Amino acid sequence: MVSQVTCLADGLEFGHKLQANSVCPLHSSSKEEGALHATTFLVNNRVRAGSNSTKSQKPFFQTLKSLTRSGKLEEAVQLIESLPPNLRNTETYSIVLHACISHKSLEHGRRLYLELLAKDQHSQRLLKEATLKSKLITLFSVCGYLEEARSIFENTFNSETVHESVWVAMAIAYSRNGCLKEALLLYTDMLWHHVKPGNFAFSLALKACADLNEIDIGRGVHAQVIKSYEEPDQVVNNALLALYAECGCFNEVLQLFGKLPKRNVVSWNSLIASLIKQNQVFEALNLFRRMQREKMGFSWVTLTSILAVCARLTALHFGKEIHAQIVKSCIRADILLLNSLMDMYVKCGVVDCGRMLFNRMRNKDLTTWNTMLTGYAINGCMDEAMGLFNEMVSSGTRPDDVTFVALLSGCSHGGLTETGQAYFRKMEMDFGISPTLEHYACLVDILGRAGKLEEALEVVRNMPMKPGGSIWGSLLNSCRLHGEVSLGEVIAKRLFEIEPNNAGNYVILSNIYAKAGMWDSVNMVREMMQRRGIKKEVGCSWVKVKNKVETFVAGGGTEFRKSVQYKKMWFELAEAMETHGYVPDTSVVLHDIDEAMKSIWVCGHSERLATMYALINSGAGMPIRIAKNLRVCADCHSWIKVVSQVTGRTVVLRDTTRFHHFKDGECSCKDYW
DNA sequence: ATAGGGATAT
Repeated sequence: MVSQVTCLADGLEFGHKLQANSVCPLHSSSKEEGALHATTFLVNNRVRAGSNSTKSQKPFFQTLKSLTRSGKLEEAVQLIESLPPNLRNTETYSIVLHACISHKSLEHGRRLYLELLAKDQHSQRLLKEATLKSKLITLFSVCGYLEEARSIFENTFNSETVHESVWVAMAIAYSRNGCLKEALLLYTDMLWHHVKPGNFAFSLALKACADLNEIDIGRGVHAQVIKSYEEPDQVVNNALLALYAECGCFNEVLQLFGKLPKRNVVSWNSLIASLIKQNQVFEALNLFRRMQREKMGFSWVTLTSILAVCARLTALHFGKEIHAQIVKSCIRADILLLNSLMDMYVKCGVVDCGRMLFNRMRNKDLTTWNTMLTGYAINGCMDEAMGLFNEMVSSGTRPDDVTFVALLSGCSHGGLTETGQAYFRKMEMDFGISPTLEHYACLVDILGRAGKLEEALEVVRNMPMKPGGSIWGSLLNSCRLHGEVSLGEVIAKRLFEIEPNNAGNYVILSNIYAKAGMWDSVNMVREMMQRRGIKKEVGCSWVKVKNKVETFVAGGGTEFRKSVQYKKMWFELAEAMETHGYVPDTSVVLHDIDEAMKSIWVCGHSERLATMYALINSGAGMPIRIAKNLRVCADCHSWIKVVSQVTGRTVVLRDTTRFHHFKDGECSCKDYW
C-alpha cells in the first residue's frame, strides 16, 4: 500500500536515528566518529583485558553495533580480531556478519570466516551453530559465491542435527542466484533427512515450482502444506496463489483466493497478474477498482500490472489516472514502475510524453532504453530511434538482443532495408550478440517487404535454427504485397501444416488470389476454412469519445450508418475527398462482387466506422485515437489519409503491431506496412 | 531469511 509504504519508510528512518543516538549517549554518534569509538574501545579493552565480567561486554557491543551501522566494516572486523576468545560469541559475529551481508562485503566476511576456521576449538564450535552457519551461507550467496556457500552447508553434515534454518538459508541462496532446480532438490533432500519443513521452506519450494512450471511437484508441496503441523501463513498462501497463477491453473487461483482467511496486497496482485495472463484484461481493471473499494490500497506492483493493461488496450485516459496516482503518492516511483508508465504512453501513441519521462528518469536501466526504442519503432519515428540508439551506446549502456529486435522491427516497418541489414550485421560484429529467431524473422521481413524474396529465402535456408510459423507467415505476407502467387502457394501449404488453425494464413492466401483475380481459388480457400472449422477473426476497432469507449465490428454499426449525422458527414466528406483525388481501392474485398458493391463493403470496415463516429462526436480540433485488432485495410488507410487532410484532424490508429499517425494527408508509416 | 511487477518478431 502506497500510503503505508510512506509511513513505513519514514518510520524506519526515524527509528534508525533514535537507535543510533541511544547507542552511545556520551559521544555524538555521527558516522565520522565511528573510528574514534573503535580506538577508544581498543584502549579500554587492553587496559581491562583479562577481566571477565559481563559488564565489560556491554559497551563493546554498543561500539560494534555503531560501527557496523555506519558501515565501518574494516574497523568492526579489526575490533573482533583484537578480542580475547571469551568475548567472541555468536552474537558478536552475528552483528558483523549481518553488516557484511547488507554491504555485500565478501572481503570482510571471508576474513571473519577464515579466522573462525583457523582459531581454537571454541570458534570451531561457534561455526557449528545454526545462526552463524546460516549467516555465512547468506553472505557468500549474496556475493554470488554459491560453491563456497554450499561447502559451508555441507560441513553441517558432520554434526549430528541440522537445524531447519540452515536448510532454508541454503535454499534461499540457490533461489537468489536463479538455481531453482537445486533449490527444489535441496527441499527433497531435506525431507530425506527427516527435517520437517516449516513455512519458510514451503514458500521457497513453491516459488521454485512456480518458476520451473512444475505444477505436479507444486501440488505435492501443497499437500504437505495442508498436512503440516504449522498453519500456512500469508507468505505460503501467496506463494500457492503465485504457483497456480504461473502454471495457468486459473480455477485453482480463484478457488484458493476465495478461501484464504486473510489477503494482502500481494494476494490481490497475484490474482490480477493471473487474470492478465488469461487475457481477461477488463476483469483485471475491475479487480483493481474493487481493491480500492474494499480499502485494500495498492502497491507499485499493482500499478505496474495495471499500466500494462492500459498499454494493451490503448487506454490512455486510464493510464493517465494511474500516472496521477503515482504523482499524488509523493514517493519516488521505482524504475520498474516508471518503465511501465513510459511503455503505456508510447503504446498509446503519445511518444512525446514517453520521451519526457525518459529524459526525467535519473536512473535508467537497459529496459528503459529498450522501451523508448520500441516506442519510437512502433510509432514510425526511426530517425529518433537511431539517434537514441547512438545516445545509448555513447552513454555506456550495452545494447542487448531486445534492443536489436526493436531496431530491426522498426526498420522493417519503415522500409529501411539497407539500414536494417546494416544493424543486423552490426549486432553480431560490433556487439557480439548472436541473432535469435526473432532477429531472423525481422531480417526476413525487411527483405521480403522490399520485394527481395529470393534473398529472404536465402536467409531462411542459411539460418542455424528451424524457421517457425512466424517466419513463414512474414514471407507469405511479403508474397501478398508483391503479388507472388506461386511462391505464396508453396509457403501457405507449409504454414497450413505447421499451424493449421491460424486463420490469418488462410486470409492472406485468399488475399493473394483476390489481388490476382483468381476467384475460384479464393472460393477454394474459403471452403477449406469452412471444412476445417476455422473462423476468421472479425475486424474490430474501438475509439474513446467523451470518456466512453465505443466498439465497432466490421459490417456492424447499422443503426449508426442509418443516422442523419452519419449521412450528413458522409456527404460532406465525399465531395471534398473526390477533389483530393480519393478513389476507393476495392482489391481488398475478398468477394467476387461488382465494383459498386465493393466500395460499399469497405465502408463497413470497423476502422472507418470508428473514424466516422469520432469525427461526428468529438470537438473539431481533437485528435482521434483508434485501436484495431487486425492490420489496417489498405483502402481505409488511404481513406483516413485524405480525411486527415480534409478535416485537419490528427488520427492515431494502432493496429496489431504498430501505429499509424495520420496528419495533413500523410501517414507516419510512409505507406509501408 | 520466505510471496507479487516492466521492454521482444508476424
